[in-house]
Amino acid sequence: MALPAAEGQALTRKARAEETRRRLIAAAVENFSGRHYDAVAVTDIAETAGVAHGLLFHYFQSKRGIYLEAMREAARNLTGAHEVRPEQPPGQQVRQMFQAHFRYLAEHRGLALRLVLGGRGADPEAWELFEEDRWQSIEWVCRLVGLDPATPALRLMLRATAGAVDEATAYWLQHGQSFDTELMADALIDITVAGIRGATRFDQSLDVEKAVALLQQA
Amino acid sequence: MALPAAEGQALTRKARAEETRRRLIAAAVENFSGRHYDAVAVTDIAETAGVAHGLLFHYFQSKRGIYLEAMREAARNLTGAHEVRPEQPPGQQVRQMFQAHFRYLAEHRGLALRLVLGGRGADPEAWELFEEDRWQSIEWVCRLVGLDPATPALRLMLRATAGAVDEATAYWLQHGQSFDTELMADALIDITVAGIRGATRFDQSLDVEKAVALLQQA
Amino acid sequence: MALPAAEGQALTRKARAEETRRRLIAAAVENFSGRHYDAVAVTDIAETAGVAHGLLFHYFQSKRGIYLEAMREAARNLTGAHEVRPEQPPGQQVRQMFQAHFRYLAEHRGLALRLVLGGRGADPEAWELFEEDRWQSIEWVCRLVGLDPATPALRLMLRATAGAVDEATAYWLQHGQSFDTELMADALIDITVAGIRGATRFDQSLDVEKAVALLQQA
Amino acid sequence: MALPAAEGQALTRKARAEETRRRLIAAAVENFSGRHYDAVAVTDIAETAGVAHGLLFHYFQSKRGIYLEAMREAARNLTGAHEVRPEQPPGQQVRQMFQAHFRYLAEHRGLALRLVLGGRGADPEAWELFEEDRWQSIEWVCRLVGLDPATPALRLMLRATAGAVDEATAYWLQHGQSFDTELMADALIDITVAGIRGATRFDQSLDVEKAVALLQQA
DNA sequence: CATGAATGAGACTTCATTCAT
DNA sequence: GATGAATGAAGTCTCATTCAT
Repeated sequence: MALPAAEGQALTRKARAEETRRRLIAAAVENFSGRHYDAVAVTDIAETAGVAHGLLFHYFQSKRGIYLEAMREAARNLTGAHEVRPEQPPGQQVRQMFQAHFRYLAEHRGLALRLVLGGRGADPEAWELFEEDRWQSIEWVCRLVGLDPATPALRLMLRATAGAVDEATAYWLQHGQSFDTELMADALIDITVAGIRGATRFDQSLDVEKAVALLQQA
Repeated sequence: MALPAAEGQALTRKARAEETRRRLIAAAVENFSGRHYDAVAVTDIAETAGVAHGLLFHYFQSKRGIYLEAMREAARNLTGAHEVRPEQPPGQQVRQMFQAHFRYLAEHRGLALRLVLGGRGADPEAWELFEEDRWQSIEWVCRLVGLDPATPALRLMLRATAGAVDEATAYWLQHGQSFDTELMADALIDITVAGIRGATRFDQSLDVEKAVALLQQA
Repeated sequence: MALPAAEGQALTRKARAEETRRRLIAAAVENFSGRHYDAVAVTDIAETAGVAHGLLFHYFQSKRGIYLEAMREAARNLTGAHEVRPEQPPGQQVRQMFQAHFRYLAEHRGLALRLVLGGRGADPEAWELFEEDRWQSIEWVCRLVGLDPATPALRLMLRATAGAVDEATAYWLQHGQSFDTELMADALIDITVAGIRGATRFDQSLDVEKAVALLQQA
Repeated sequence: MALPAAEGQALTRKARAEETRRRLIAAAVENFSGRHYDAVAVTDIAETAGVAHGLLFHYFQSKRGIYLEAMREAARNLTGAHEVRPEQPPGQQVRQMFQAHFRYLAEHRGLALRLVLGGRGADPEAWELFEEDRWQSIEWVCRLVGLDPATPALRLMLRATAGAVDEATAYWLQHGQSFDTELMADALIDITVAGIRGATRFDQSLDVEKAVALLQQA
C-alpha cells in the first residue's frame, strides 16, 4: 500500500513537471506569435509561464531549442486542425480542409500572420516546419484526385497555388474576415484548378481533366 | 580665382559625400539581403562600405534609418525593372512584366528570397515597402484591362494571385530556374485569370470577361 | 526474527550509502584530475557516479566540500604509495621512495599533472594538502639521515630540491617516460645532496657530511 | 600649419587610446595576479582600469584575449628584468641572473606566486608563456658554459633544476625573504651543477667538467 | 565629412544550491 | 537515502549609439 502511494506521488511530481514544460511551450508560442525571434527575450517567455528563466534551459537547453519546440507544437496543431470527413467526395474534402485552415488561423491570428504566413525570411529553419505541412497538404490533394505529386510541373504550380491560399488568408485576416469562407474555399479551388491546368503547359504528357472534374464536383 | 577653386572643392566634397552615401546604401542592401536585421551589425555595413561605422549615423541617424533607406532603394530598383512597352497589347505587357520580374529577382537572389519573398514575418515595415509595389502592379494590371482596382473581391483575389506569383518565383529560384520563363508567365496569367473570375463569386455584379479576353489574347 | 532482518537491511542500506559516497569521491577525483575546479560542474561528478546531483549535497554540503574530500583522498593515496622497506639502508629507502613516487604518478597521470604538480596557482587550499605530504617526506628523509628538519636553511634547500623532483617527474611524464626510473632516482639524490650541502652556505654550524654519506651509500 | 596641428591631434587621440589599452593590460595583470582566471570578472578589470567593460572587448575581443595579453606582458617584463653584464665571466652572469630574478619577483609578489610560480594546473596556455621563458634561460646558460641544450638528459636535469629555483623563490617569498640573495644564488648554482653532473648518469658521452668549472668560478 | 574610442543596456547561458516528494 | 525540478545570482559578450577630435 505504501508503494502505490509512492508511485502516485512520483506520478504527481512528473506530471507537474510535464505541466510546467507545457506551460513553457505555450508561453513560447504566445511570445513568438507576437514578436520576432530576436525581439523575444528568454525572460519574457519565463515570465509569461510564471517560472524562473533558468528552468527554460533545464528543459530546452537554449533559446533556439524552445523556439523550435514551440514551432513544432504550432505546426502539429495546425495539421491537427485540418481534419476532414474521408467518406465525402474529394472536392468536398478539399473545400473542408480550406475552411478548417481559415477557421484555425482566424482563431490564432498572431501565430498565423507571424509564423505560418510570416515567410521564409524570418527563420528558414522554422519556415521549413510549416513548409513541410504545406507539401503534405499538396500531396494529400494530389492523392485525393489521382495526380502524381512527384511531377515537377505540378509541384511548381501547386506550390504557387498554396501561396495564393496563404495570401488570401492573410488578406482575409487583415480585412476583418469580411468574406464568406465557403466562397473563399470555392474561389481558391478555382485557382487550384487553374494551377493544375497550367502545369500542362510545362508537361504536355500530363492528363489532369479527371482530377479537375473531381475537384470541381461540388 | 580663389572662389571658383573653393566652389570646385565644395562640389567635389559634395559629390564625394554623395558617393559615400551611395556606397553605404549599397553595402546595407548587400548585408540585409544576406542576413536578417538583427543578424546584421552596423559595423558590418560600414566595413562593407569601407568607412568608419560612425559615419553611418551621420547620414542615417540610426540602424533602422539606413535599413529602411536600403529597402526603399531595393524597392525602387525592383519597380524600375518592371518596365514594359506600352504600345503592345495588355496581355503582352503583363507577360513582359512577369518576365522582367523573374529576370530581376534571378539577378538579385539574396534580395529576392530574403526581402521581396521573405515574408511579412521578417520585418513588417520593410514588407510594406514591397507590398506597396505589389499593389501598384495590381492596379496597373487592372487599369490595363479595364477593371476597377477598388473592388474588394478583386483586391482579395488579385492579392492572392500575387502570392502565387511570389511562390512560383521562389520555387523557381530554389530549383535551379529550370522552368521556361515564358511558360511560367503564361501559367501565371492562367492563375490570374482564375483569380479574376473567382472574384465574381463574391461580387456577382462584376463583369470580367472583357478583361479576361484582353489578358488571354496572346 | 523481524529485528535481525531489519538490522540486516539497515546494514545493507548503510553499506550501500557508503558505497555511493565512495563512488562520488572517486567520480570527483576523476573529474578534477581532468579539468580545473571551475570547469567541473557538480552535474558532471554526479553523472560520472551515476547518481542525481542533489545527492552530492546531501553527503558533502557543497561543491567545495566534495572537492576537498576528493583532494584528501588523492593525497592519502599518494602517501600510501610511498611505502618503503624500513630494514634497508637510508639511501636505498630514499631511492625506493622516489621510484614509488614516479610509479604512482605515472599510473595517475591526470591527477599528477593537474593536482600534484599543478602548482599553487590552481587552488591554494588543495595545494596545501599535497604540500603537507611533501613536508612529511622531507622530514622523513631528514630523520632517516640524522638531520634536524627544523633547520631553516635545510628547509629552504630541501623544499627547493622537492621542486626539482616535481619538475623532473613532470618532464618525465610529458616526454614519454623515456628515462630509467632508477637513474632518475640516483640523479635526484645527487641534487638532494647538493641541496643539503648548499644549506651549509647559510648555516655554517651545520654538519651534513654523515647524512650525505648515508644518502650516497648505494 | 593646419596640417601639423591636425596630425598633432590625431597623435593625441591615438596616444590616449594606446594609454587606455595599457591601463587595461595593467589592470588585467593586477587582477589576475591576485585571483585565478575564473575568479576575476571582466567587470573587475574594467573597474580597475576605470573604463566601461565594453571597451575591453573592443580592444581584446574576449576575456581570454586580455588574459593572454596580460600574461605576455608579464612574461616580457620578467625576461626584461634578467639583464646581466655580458662582459663578466659566465658564473658571475648566472649568479646575476638569479639575483635579478629574485629581485623582480619580490617586487611583484602576486604575479610571482600566482602566475610565474603558479603552476601548470591553473592555465596550460598561460603556463607555456612562462615555460618558454624558462627554456630560454636554460639555453642561455648552456650556451654560456658551452653545453649543447639539445641533449635530452641535460634538458631533463636543467628543467628539474629550474624547478628547484622556482620553489626556492616561492619559499623565500613566503618566509619573509629572510635569506641572502647572494647566498641563494650560490646555493642554486650548486644545485645546477649537481643537475648537470647528474645528466651524465643518463648519457655517459657527456663531458660537463669544463662547464662545471665555468659555473663554479666565482 | 570622417574617425573610432568609449559607453552601457541588455541578451543568453551556466551552475551551485535548495527542497518537495 | 535519493531524485531532479526549480531558483536566481553572476558572468561573458554584443552592439547601437554618442562624441571628441
